[in-house]
Amino acid sequence: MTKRPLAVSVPVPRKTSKVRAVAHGGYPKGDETRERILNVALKAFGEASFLAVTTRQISEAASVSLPTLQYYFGNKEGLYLACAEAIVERYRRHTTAVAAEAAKTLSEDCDSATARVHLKGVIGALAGLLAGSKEAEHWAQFVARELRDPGPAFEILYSRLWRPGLELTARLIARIRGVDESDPAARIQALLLISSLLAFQSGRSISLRAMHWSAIGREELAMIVSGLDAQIDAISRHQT
Amino acid sequence: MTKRPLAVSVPVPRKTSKVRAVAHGGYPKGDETRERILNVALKAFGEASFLAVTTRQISEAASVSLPTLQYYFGNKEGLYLACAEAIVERYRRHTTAVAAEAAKTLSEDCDSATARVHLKGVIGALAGLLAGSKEAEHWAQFVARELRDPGPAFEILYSRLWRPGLELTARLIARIRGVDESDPAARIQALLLISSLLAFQSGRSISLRAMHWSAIGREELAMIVSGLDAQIDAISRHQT
DNA sequence: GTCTATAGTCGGATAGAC
DNA sequence: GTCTATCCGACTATAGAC
Repeated sequence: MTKRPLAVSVPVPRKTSKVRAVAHGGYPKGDETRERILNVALKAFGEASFLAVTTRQISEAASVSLPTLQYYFGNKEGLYLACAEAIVERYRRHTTAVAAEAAKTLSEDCDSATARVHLKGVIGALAGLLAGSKEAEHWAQFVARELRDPGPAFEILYSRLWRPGLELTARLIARIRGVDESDPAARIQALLLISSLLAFQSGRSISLRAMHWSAIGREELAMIVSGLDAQIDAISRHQT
Repeated sequence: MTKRPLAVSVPVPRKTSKVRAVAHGGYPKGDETRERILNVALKAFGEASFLAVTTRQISEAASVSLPTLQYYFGNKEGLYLACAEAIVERYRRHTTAVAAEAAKTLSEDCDSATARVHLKGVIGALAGLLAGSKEAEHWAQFVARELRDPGPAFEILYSRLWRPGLELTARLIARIRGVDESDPAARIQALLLISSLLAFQSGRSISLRAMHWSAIGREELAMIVSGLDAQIDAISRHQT
């Protein structure tokens, strides 16, 4: 904690003082404030774009003044980047288990059927995660928006979230189809598959409207996953 | 032409004068200017969001002054809406043929295989259109952005572009699977399919990067369509 | 129809006290 | 660490001349 030096080179917060004010529990006092601002920002930037969200909104919602925000994050962009980092971190925390298992299976040479099971597992886990919490929805929106209209956080999200995820998916698909990992068709399938999944995440509101759903509950999720599974099953049968 | 009364109720241009200045060819003089502004705006709003694009940029790129822009479109939002209308219109012009044919086939009761052929036709045509011209790319970006983060033009694009397209797709899929048109699973499949297609349109830049492509040419398009066809083939086999 | 000039607003960032 | 007060730039929109 309290490692405020962002991975940016521009306008970093001032105080580099090692000594921090300490509150009751023995943890640095400011960390609670910082955390609060960050969470508010994650929600705000999830719901609207970098431009649409104002620092005033965030500071108000976090019950701090504007300069406080600057104190912790340097400027608006710094805050935005911090959000991206946080999202990467939290995603990882939720997916490492399944991803690691899938990757391990890949390193041993498993057969097509096993790979398919793992792919379904990964996609299912992702769908569940994204459909699960309100926060995860914000993350998904943030990521989708940033990847579509590249902004300050593009590189972080692309290289540490999107590319690894796509890579893993592509490798699994290649294994399923029994082709080399570099096979372009496998990568295309991976893109199409992940893109499908995102229909109900980043494009949630429009999908809900189209389905006449009010929310994505257990039943709805099951139907979506079923559709995705069908796509995965199709992969093994499709030969260029 | 020259029907400037936008489908909006708010800040419509002033001059309601029936008499228009007439230039050499016998057409109203202002229409050329209006068209020029509109095309510049379509490009600009395709590349960046409503907020990110400034009226200054547009007026400058169109070689007119700011008030001219207001003269024709009332305000920034009016211009944005005019863009949305134009996009709907141009899309329609490019897709009516295939869509009408598919719809006609649907009204007669065709069999599953015929419906599948038509679905492939529709998706293929759409993919071709979107991959084809630079302009179509701008349209796709505009639409995708507006549907994801609903703004002033949401209703226009949703009701006149997205919903009809989804509806047609869902009906074709229902026919392929031999289920009722209201079947939710068919609608989900439709959403997943269209979402996949959009991976290479609204998400073009990121897809290109992932595929190590520099552009989507004939060869690349063929691979994408092949992948989409595989998904369509999967639909008929998938039974809930 | 198109322009120049300007009004009015808002948002990000800073100065400096406590 | 957190605040109040303020600056300054950028943007949309209007007034009014030609």
